[in-house]
Formats: sequence, C-alpha cells, structure tokens
Amino acid sequence: MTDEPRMSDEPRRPPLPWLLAELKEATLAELHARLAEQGFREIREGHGCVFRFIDAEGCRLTDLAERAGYTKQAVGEVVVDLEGLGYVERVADPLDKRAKIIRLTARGRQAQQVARRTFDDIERELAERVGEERLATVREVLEELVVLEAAPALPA
Amino acid sequence: MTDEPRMSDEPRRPPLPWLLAELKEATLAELHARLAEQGFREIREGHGCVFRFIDAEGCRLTDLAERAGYTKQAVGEVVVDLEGLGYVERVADPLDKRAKIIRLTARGRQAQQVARRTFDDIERELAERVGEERLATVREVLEELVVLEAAPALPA
DNA sequence: CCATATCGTAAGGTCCCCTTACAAGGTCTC
DNA sequence: GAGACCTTGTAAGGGGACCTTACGATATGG
Repeated sequence: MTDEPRMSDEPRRPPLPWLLAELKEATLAELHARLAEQGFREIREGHGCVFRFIDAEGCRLTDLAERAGYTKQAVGEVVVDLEGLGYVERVADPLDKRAKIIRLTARGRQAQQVARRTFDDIERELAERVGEERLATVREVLEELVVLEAAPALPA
Repeated sequence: MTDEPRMSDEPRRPPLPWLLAELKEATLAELHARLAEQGFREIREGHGCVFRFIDAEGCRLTDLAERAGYTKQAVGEVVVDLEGLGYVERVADPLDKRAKIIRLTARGRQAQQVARRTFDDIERELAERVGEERLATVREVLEELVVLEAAPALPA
C-alpha cells in the first residue's frame, strides 16, 4: 500500500464534503435548469421534499414531514407554496377532520415525472463522462454509507 | 449491458444529489462533532471558507472571497465572526491602506490543523467501511466531475 | 490631476430550515 | 360520556448561509 503521510508541500486535496457538495449543487442546478426549460421555472430545490415523498393517492403533511426528515412547519410552508403555484392541492380528509390530504395536481404529476426523468438523464450523462462502472461504484458506495449513517440504533 | 428501463413498481432509487447531500451532511456533522470534542465548539460550517482558503502568511478578504467563490460580504461576515471568537486577526496592510491582512491566530492554526487531520481521519474510516479502492474511486470520480463542471469556458 | 478600478463595509433581502406554542379534532380509560 | 391525553396542522419568530445594491476610502494609470 502506498501510504505516504502526505508531504506538507504538496497541495492539499479537496475535502470530501466539499466535493460532495459541489457535485450535488451542479447536478441540482442542472435539474432545475432543465425543469425551467420545460416550463417549470418556479420549482425550487426546497420543493423537492414534496415531489420526492408524496404518494400517488396523496398523503398527509405529517407523513411528508416524517419521510423527508423535516418538521411539519417546514414542509407545510413548501406545500402552501406549491399550492399557490398549482402543483398541489389540499382536500379535507373525510376520515379525520384535523387532517388534510395533499395531492399532486395534473401539473404536479407532470413536473414530478419530468423531474424523475431528468434525474435519470443527468446520471446517465455523468456515467458517459466517467464510465458506467465507476459511476455505479459511486452510487453503491454512497448508498451503503448513507444507509449505515441513517441506522444509528438497532431496533429493539 | 443490463439495461432494463426500470419497472414502474420497483422502488425508485434515491436521487444522486440527495445521496451526495446526505453523505456531505453526515461527514460534516462528524467533523464538527469531533472539533467540538476537542474544544472548538464555536466553529460552524460557514467558517470553512476561511480555514480552507486562507494562506499561512494571511491574505486579503478579496482573495478569500475569490477562492471560495463567495461574495466579499459573505466572507467578511465570517471573518468578523471568527475574529470575535479569536481564530483570526486583521492587521492593516502596510502596502495598501484600503486593505487588511487576515491571519489565523495561534488558536486558529490549531483549529485548522485539527480540522484537516479530522477530515483525513473520517475519510480513512469511510474507506475501512466500504473498501479503500472503492472510496478512492468515489473521490476520483467526484474530482473529475467537479473540475469539469468548474471549467465551463475554455480560457482564450 | 482626474478618471477609473479596487478594498472593504453597510443595509437589506432570500432561501431553507428550526423552536416554541397552540387550537381543533381524535382516542382511550374509567 | 367525561376527562386525560395524543395527534393534526398552523402561527410566530429566529438563525445560518448566502446574495444584491450602494458607498466611502484608497490606489493606479493616463
């Protein structure tokens, strides 16, 4: 193993979190640029927690918040915003008068579909640039590490 | 090549930007946790643009801002903050009365050193978990993509 | 000497997320 | 059923990390 302790005159390599953040920013910027091109100019990064986690028949704010790992207030604001933009609608839950069912509108579903396709497109293009296998390794490693990180305590 | 267009009933894989963001958050949280353990509790993520880019003899705000890719105002606020915390000091530039030289204090250098070591520690631990080669691939691919992304136009 | 560029700062705004607090509606127990 | 107790969503406020616009003070180059 080449285990040189790093000479102090050689340039430091970029911190891993910075690399991760940069690529995240780049890919996300690309996503939103392409969404904008296709008519979804008002969609911002923060809206993702709804588009990503909402289910097809709709669900409650509490569910979205839990899946996204955010507070209900945070997601609530996003939902209000998306409702104003016409991507989402809220209807009273017939089974629970406290709750409201949040559902994608037709336009919302369209946006979701375009976003998903675009994510795949972007990832495919990255694979073309660095090699399919290598990018596959990146995804695998990330998934492993993120899942591990997300399981801090074993269920009793 | 296994090129199945993804059955609509199989669960969607997590978006790449999300994986990147998650691992970034996890590693950065780990960094700050370890910094806190070692007495650098006040250091926050936003301070990184100074610790990362300042040079040993100190430099000007403008330099920091350019290296970090932020505005002078943004970095200026960080510098004020770090000065208040005793990690940085500002001295008048003898060669230019407009400018001030920003330098790490002894404590600042100590923090920088600990942070750098900790970045390396964390990365080494990740490598132990997923395999040295695989993590090396991750870093290589990230560096390639980030560098490519950062060079949008060829210099004339 | 004067136009112009650069150094840092001031003031205010945006985005994305959090905490604390609460009213309205469910649920469970006796 | 009548409380006690949990949920559901909202209101109000705050913080961190950035940005834009604008400026006063110094440097630089005709």
